[in-house]
Amino acid sequence: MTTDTTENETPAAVSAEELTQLIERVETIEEEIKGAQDDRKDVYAEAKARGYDVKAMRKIVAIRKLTREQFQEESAVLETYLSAMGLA
Amino acid sequence: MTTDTTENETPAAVSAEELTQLIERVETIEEEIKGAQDDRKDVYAEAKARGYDVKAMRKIVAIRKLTREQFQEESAVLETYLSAMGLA
Amino acid sequence: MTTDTTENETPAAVSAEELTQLIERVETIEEEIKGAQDDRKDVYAEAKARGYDVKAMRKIVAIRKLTREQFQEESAVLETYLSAMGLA
Amino acid sequence: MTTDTTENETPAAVSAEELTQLIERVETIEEEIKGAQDDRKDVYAEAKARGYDVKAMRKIVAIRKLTREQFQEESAVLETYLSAMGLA
DNA sequence: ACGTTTGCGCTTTAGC
DNA sequence: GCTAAAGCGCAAACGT
Repeated sequence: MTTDTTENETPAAVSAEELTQLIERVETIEEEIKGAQDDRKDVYAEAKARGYDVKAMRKIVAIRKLTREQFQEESAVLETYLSAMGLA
Repeated sequence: MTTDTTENETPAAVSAEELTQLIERVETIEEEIKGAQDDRKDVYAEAKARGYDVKAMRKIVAIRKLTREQFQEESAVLETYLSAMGLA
Repeated sequence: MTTDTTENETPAAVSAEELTQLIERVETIEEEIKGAQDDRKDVYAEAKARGYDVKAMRKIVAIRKLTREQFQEESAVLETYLSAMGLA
Repeated sequence: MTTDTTENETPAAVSAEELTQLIERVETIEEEIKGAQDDRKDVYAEAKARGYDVKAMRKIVAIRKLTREQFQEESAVLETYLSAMGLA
């Protein structure tokens, strides 16, 4: 009986082909990450060229992120309450 | 004329609208990054579920990354040499 | 009893003397670091004075460093494999 | 009779042997740096084991460093004055 | 002197 | 829960 979180497990049937596929998927994703990071860099560079204070902008982004997380915190509490009341 | 890398500069004319646009672009990009990081996590979870050794996989990814970086550096040093020889 | 990783813990018995000793040890080490960084700078300056291309040199150092890191990773992945095979 | 800090320049007489020497000197220095960084890490680990707040310690080190730099600033100004007065 | 590039430390997150 | 690593921002260093 598998109380497995993900899928089913087929331990030692290690296929070199399948492994390669998985690794390449990871690498593709990491390229995406790198690309997006560069995009962000470009946006900041553009902002700077337009005369904005990049350092201040970074702070704004950080603050808004914290704010969003706070709301999430709140809704998590809400969910807990709803769940405790059998209304989840 | 200032050697400007990007575009033209309009320092203190800070438009709240424009600033908001820029910030939101950054935030959208950061969502992409977060999403891609989650995707990577999922791939590793899937690999684990199929019986692969995740720790080893991570190391393989790291090795291949180092290899790529090394090629990058080698190309760069070659360029440097060519440039130094006036063959740029 | 707290699951302590290192040694024994004596939290709030902060001795100003002991603290000072520790801080000074850190500072001494940081002086060493600074000194070594300056030495490196001097070597590059000397190389430049002798007509070598410093930029290229830096890249060569970087490449060799990546190579060493790659060996490290390769050894690590090998260990992982051996360990997985019960041959650790 | 050269009171030259760096020596004299012999541009294109690039010797592979000499270049290797220089690069190895850099690498030796970088090992020293790495070693010292590890030492510092150890001191902080030791401090933590004795119940000190590492984060706070780092701040203290940073503050003391800034203070020292300020004094250096001052003595630099002093030197400038002395120099201006022909007393250097 | 300036802008760009590289290194350093902090913080946060992921893995064990 | 603690340790280790990645991502991020800051600051110094370098070349232009």
